[in-house]
Amino acid sequence: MKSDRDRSVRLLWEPPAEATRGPKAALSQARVVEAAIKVADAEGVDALTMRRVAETLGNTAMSLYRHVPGKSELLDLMVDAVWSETAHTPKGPWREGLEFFARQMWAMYRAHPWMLQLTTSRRMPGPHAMTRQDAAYAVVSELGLASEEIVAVVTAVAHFVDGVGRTMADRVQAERETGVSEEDWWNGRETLWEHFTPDRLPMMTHIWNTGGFEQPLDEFEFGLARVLDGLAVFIESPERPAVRPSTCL
Amino acid sequence: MKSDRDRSVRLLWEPPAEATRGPKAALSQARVVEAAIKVADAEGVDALTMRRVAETLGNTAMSLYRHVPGKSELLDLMVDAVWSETAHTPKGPWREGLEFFARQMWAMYRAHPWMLQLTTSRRMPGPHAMTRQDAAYAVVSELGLASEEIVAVVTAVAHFVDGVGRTMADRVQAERETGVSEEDWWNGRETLWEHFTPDRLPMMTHIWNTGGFEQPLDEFEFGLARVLDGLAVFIESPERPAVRPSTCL
DNA sequence: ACGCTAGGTGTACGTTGTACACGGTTTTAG
DNA sequence: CTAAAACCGTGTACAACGTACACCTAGCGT
Repeated sequence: MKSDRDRSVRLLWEPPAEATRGPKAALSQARVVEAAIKVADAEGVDALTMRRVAETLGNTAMSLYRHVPGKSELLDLMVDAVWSETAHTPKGPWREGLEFFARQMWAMYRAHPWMLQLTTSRRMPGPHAMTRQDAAYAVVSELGLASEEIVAVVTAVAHFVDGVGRTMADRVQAERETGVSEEDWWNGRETLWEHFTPDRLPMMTHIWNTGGFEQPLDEFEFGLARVLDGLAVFIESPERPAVRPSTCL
Repeated sequence: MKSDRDRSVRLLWEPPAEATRGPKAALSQARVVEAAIKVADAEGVDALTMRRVAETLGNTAMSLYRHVPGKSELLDLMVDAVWSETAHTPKGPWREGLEFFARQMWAMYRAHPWMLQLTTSRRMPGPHAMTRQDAAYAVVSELGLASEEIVAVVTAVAHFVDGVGRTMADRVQAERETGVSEEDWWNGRETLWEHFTPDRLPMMTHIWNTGGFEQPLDEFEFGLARVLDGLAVFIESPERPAVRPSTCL
């Protein structure tokens, strides 16, 4: 599971040279990545083992290593391959542009919930992910914001979508693993509900009794509207409130 | 790794009975949980193996199973133990109350970054987590919001903090695993920067050149202020905008 | 025709959670 | 006071994981 990161950079940013000698390859890097994505979509990231990917291709685990240096690099390639599926964020008024950026990200997380578990801080960014990020900055580039403010605005939206996405991804994964829907599962936790008494948890029982948990508002839609409203307050205010630079990295 | 969830409920919500017979126990559930939290704090959740926890206690892996049914339940107990460390959210004006809620959550994530990897959708909630949640709802309970709106407001804040927290936790984990600071690591990726040319990534190179990446704004402070501003727009508007109920849960 | 190169296989190792059988220790029942 | 019952901790063992290594085979360049 160690990884030579410079090798990952080459893998992602430079087109792979193709062999001239040797037997015709049944596999290829693209086919391995494609198969891995299919496995992750269908069975989750926990089921994404080298043996399982090889099996879907009709080969053995070790055959993959001819096309991909290791699992870590395979994950890098999967992430960038998924980013390449999404179109770039169009220019336009900032609010529509950011909303498109958020919805696109959300759609991607819904299609590939495992992405949230793979996009960790030091995963090597590939060209498609970076192009998309660049387009997002461009959307808010003409508002007269300082450079750090441009970054902060886009980051704020991304963090919100990440947060909602993570919750959604956990639910999807749990439903697949257990075969029980979220609602059914919680309904079956009777031994838990016994402890939900009004004296211990007054608000929760009140919300429960008034149906607040039965028809929840759409978490993504509600939150996105609020975040964009908040950014509008910031962007459109004549003198922008100061935010101190990061002290905690 | 299977788990009988009713057993988890009992474990979390009912005080453990103590043995009357047998040799005096060197270990106890509380000691095991405490040791596990220490390991996770110091070495991350990946290093949290039964063998490692037992080692810090001077015992063997299997000894833990006398006090905890399995690893999954140990994680349940760790999560609720950490929630028990944080005070309850005080009542007060909604904005101050929610800000406190967010800051408290943020402080907890900074102290125990592994919590973000453990608080998945079906982890059994313990009494401390629920009490805290209840207090958060109470903060926005007197604004005349509908039940679903109360839930949505608190959830929106939580999602944002989750998103920032996840990024932060990934960074902390990577720094510990590699022993290299975030900044040093990215500075060392010269083979990556070679691909950052103005024709491919115009905005990113521009932001880079104008120093936008060097002194980033505090992601948590900036985003929290925007989210609360956005919620203020919602809460204080005379006729609140409609949000359609969730279709995707 | 020969050899180099690349594709794919089989075996093996260390690490994980934990099932199972065992031996030692303390309290309680007869 | 003795024997049984209950409990604590250990040692061994297994399946699944990523992947190092040695190996065989197919096809192009000379």
